[in-house]
Amino acid sequence: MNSHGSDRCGNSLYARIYAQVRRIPRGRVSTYGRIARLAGGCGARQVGYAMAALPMGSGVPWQRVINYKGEISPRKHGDGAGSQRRCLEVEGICFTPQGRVDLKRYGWPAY
DNA sequence: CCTGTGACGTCCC
DNA sequence: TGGGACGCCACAG
Repeated sequence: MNSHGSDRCGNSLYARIYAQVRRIPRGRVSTYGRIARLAGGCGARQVGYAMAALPMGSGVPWQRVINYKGEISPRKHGDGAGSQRRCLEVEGICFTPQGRVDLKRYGWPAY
């Protein structure tokens, strides 16, 4: 459709990533790579970049997206890792003493 | 137009 | 078993 190829399938890659993030049910978490794959196999970094570009109040549960280690990736600018962990705990997600989440238990989709 | 960077992931040692 | 290095794709300047 689009000769330019600026977007994939007519939708912005970001919109597709956000759509996948919205699909994450409350009390569950997903990884960047997982979302990237579901979004079309793009690089996991693009998911992180999309999250970074995600404006607050967008309605996207970005906090449910963590890295494959089950740990909240340290961001370059601004704080939020602490807030992110806090929000996940509010949703009913338990963190390990190491500050990690058990993807085997909270990972979505289920392994 | 080209370069740098980034909320990551996987391979190799 | 853990740590280090490379690769990935997209966006901004």
